[in-house]
Amino acid sequence: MSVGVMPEATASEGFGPIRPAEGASAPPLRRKVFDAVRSHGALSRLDVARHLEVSPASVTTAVGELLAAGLLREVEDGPRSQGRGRPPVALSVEPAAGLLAGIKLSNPVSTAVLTDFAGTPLAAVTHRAPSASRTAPDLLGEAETLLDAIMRQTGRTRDALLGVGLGIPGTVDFTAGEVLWSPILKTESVALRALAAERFGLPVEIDNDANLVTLAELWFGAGRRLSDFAVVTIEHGVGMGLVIDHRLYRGANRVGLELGHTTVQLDGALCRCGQRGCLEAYVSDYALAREAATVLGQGVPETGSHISLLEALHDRAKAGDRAALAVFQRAGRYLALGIGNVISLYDPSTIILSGARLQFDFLYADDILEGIGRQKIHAGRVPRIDVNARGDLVWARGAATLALDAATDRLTGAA
Amino acid sequence: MSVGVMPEATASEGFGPIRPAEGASAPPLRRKVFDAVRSHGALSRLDVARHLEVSPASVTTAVGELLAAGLLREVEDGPRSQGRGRPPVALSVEPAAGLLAGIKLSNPVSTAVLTDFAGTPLAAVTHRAPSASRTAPDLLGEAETLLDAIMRQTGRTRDALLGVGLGIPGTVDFTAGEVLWSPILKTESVALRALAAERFGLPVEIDNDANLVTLAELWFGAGRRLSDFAVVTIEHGVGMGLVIDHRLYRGANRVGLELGHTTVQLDGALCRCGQRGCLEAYVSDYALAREAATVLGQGVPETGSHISLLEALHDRAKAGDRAALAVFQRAGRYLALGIGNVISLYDPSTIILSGARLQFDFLYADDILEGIGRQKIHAGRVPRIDVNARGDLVWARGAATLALDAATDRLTGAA
DNA sequence: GAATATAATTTAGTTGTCAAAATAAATTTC
DNA sequence: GAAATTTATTTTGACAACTAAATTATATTC
Repeated sequence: MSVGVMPEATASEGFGPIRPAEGASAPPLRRKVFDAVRSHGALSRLDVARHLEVSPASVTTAVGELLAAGLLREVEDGPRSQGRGRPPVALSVEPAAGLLAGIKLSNPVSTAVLTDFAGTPLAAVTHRAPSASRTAPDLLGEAETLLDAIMRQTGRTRDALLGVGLGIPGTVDFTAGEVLWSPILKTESVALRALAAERFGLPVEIDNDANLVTLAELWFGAGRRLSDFAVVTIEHGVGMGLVIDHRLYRGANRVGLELGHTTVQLDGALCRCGQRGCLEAYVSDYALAREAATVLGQGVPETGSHISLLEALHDRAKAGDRAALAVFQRAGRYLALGIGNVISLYDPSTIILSGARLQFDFLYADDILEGIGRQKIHAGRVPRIDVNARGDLVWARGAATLALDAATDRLTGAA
Repeated sequence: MSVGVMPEATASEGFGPIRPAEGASAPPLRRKVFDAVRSHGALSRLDVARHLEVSPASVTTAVGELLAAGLLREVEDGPRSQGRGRPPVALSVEPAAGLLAGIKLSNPVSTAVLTDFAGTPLAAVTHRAPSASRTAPDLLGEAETLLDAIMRQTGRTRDALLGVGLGIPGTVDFTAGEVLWSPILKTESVALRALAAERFGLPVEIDNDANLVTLAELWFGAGRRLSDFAVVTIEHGVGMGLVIDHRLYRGANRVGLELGHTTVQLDGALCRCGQRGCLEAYVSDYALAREAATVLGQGVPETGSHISLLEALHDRAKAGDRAALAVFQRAGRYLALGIGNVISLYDPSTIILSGARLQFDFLYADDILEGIGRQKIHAGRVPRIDVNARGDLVWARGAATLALDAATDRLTGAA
C-alpha cells in the first residue's frame, strides 16, 4: 500500500499506456471461418463471406483447408435453393473430427458429458460423490471413472478424445491450471491440470464452476447473441461469471470473480469464509438451512443436501407462516441488493440467473426482480434479467466447451 | 424479464458465441509503432522492433511513413551510444504535429488544458463556474471561453488544434456522444458532442468525469504499466473507472460504471438519487456535510463548497470529539466495504483512489485500507491500493487524452 | 434453348510482413 | 591509422494473406 502523491510520467519518459507485444492477437481466417460455421449450424461459403466481411475468394481458400483437415464438411440437405441461380453448398462442422469430455467434480454429485466436435452432447453420467472433501488423487480417480463411463456408454475409446475439460468449485487459476482452494479438496494449491493431463494422456483445461456455467450460457444459451453479460449462480454458494466483448473475463489474477463474498451488510451474518455480511451468508442454501433449522426447531444436518430442510421451510411459508416467510423475504432482498450492485458495477446488457437452486421460486419472486429493475435509475442502464433452471449437466457441458475451444485452437492453427 | 427455462441452442442452429465481423480489429503497424514511441518517450528503430516483436525491416517502413507524415522525428541528443557499433537514432513524437484541448466542465470550477501531440501540457486555466446548473448553450459558451483562454495563453490560434475533449459529470454515452443526465445540466439527453463539434469546427469527444480520471491514470500515472485496474474517485459523488486489458471499459451500454450508487445498506441513508443505502450517501462530501451540520449544530449551506464544514468537523475529530470521529469512522468503514466489493467483483491488480477529496486523511486512514486487504481472503487476489491526491487538472488532462487518442487514430490511419 | 441469377473458383495483383544480405557508422584492436 | 569488430538501419527478394475482377458452375425463368 502506498499513500501519497503518485509518480506521474514526465515528457521524457513518454506518455500513454505501455502495452506488451500482442503476439498473434487476431485469430487466422481459418479459425474465424470455422467459428462462423459452428455458431450458425450450417452456412454457405458466401454466407460466411458476408458474415465475416471478407471476400468469397478468401473463404474458398480457408474452407478448402478446413475440408482437407476434416474439420468441416459439405452437406447435401442444406437450406434449399431460395430462387434461381446456382444453389449454395451448405457447410457444417464435421462432428466426427473428434470427441471432447467435460467433467464437473462437485458435491453431492459429479457429472460428465461427452460431446462431438460440433458441440452436441452424446452421453452423460452422474455419480454420487464419495465424500465432501477429497484428496487430489481421489478426485483424479473419480474423474477417470466418469470418463470411462461415458466412453463405455458410447462404445468409443479414449483415443477418440481431443481433450478434457475439468470443472471444480472454488478458486481456480485457469492460466496456470492450478486449484488454489476448493471446498472439495483437502489440500491447497494443486496443479490439477498437469496431473490430469498426465493421467489421461490428453490435453486438459480446468476452471471453476461459475465460469463453466457462464461459458455454457455463452455457447448454448441466450448469451450467444450478447457481447456483455453477467451470470449469477446460486447453489451451495453464490457465484458469478462475466462476459466482456463475447469473451469470458477472468480478472487480473485469472482466478475469476466473486459475488458470494461481496459484503452486503456491515457486521452482518457470519459466512463460511470467516468474514461477516457476505451475500452468501444470506442467500446460499446453507445460510437458509441455518435459519430453517431455527424456525423449524431442528438441528442442521452435518452433511448431504439441505434440500429437504428448505422444502419444509418453503411449505411453511406457503402456508402463511410469518417466520418462514420472513426468512425467504430477507434472502430475496439481499439477493436483489447484490444483483443491483452487479448492474451498477458492470453495466451488463443482461443478467442471467442460473442454477438448480432456483427451483425455489421465493428467491426469484417477480416483485423482487422487478424491484431490481426499478432500483437502477440512471438512463441507459436497464438490463434484462433472465432466469433459468438448468440441470446439473450445464456445468459439465461448460467444461467440455473449455476442451472444445482449446482443441479448435490447436486444430485450426490458432493459439 | 423472462422466467423459466431459457431457449437452448440445438445442434442445427449451431453452437458457440455469435460474434459480429471485427472490421479492422488489429491496429496497423504504423499505429503500434507510434504508440510504442509515445509511451517510451524516445526509442530507436531497433528498440521498437524488439518491443513490438516485429522485424526491423517493418519498423523502418512504418517509421518512414510516420516521419513523412510529420508525426515522428529523429532526435539528435538521444541516449548516447552505449558502446561500439553504429549508434541508434532516437525517435520521438513530433510535438508540433498538432495541439489538443481538454475541458472539464463542472462545479464549482471548470478547467481546461492545452497539450502538444506528445501529451505534454502547455497551458491551463481554471474558471469559476457561473452557477450549479446550466443550459447546453451556457455550457458550450463556457467551454469556448476556456478554449479561447488557453489559446491566448500560448499565443496560438484555434486552427492549430486537432481536436477537443470534453468532460462532464453525470451519465455520458461516449459512443453516441450524448449526455444522458448531468448534475450541471438543466436538460436531459443532450447531443453535446455534435453541438460542440459544430460550434468549434473541430472533432470533439466527450466522456464522464470518472472515466477521464481513469484515462489520466492510464496515460500518465501508475496505470501505464498495468493491464487491469480500477480507479475510485471521491468528490461530490463517488465515481469509478475500470481498465481491462489496457483499455477503458465502459460497459455494455457505453455509459460507464457506477460505484457511488451501489447499495451498501438495506434501507440505509437517503441518497441524492432517491434510493436508500447508496455508498455515496455515506462517503460523499454532501453526505458528510449533512452529518457535520448535525454534529456542529449548524445548517447545511445551500450551494458552494462543503469544505469548510468538513474541515471544522475534522478539527473536532482530531481534538477527540466522539461524535465527530464517529462520522468519519462510519464513512471510512462503508468506503472500505465498497472498495472490498470492487475487489471481489473485478479482481483488479491495483485500485487507485484518486481525487482532491482525499486530502482528508480520515477516509484513507491506514487501518481502514489495511482492513480491506485483510478482508479478502481468497488466494491470489490481493490488489495493491494506491492513493493519490491529484489537482483539478487531471480531469482536463484526461479530456485532452480523449482528443489525443482520437486524433492519433485519424492521423495514423487507424480507426 | 436462351436469358438470367446466384454461388463458387480462378487469376492476377496488392499489401504487409520477414529473412537475409548489404550498407552505415561508430569503437576497438593491432 | 587501417583493419576488424560491433551494432543500427536499409535494401532486396520472397512469401503469405487477402482482394477485385473475370471465369466457371448450376440452378430457375421465360
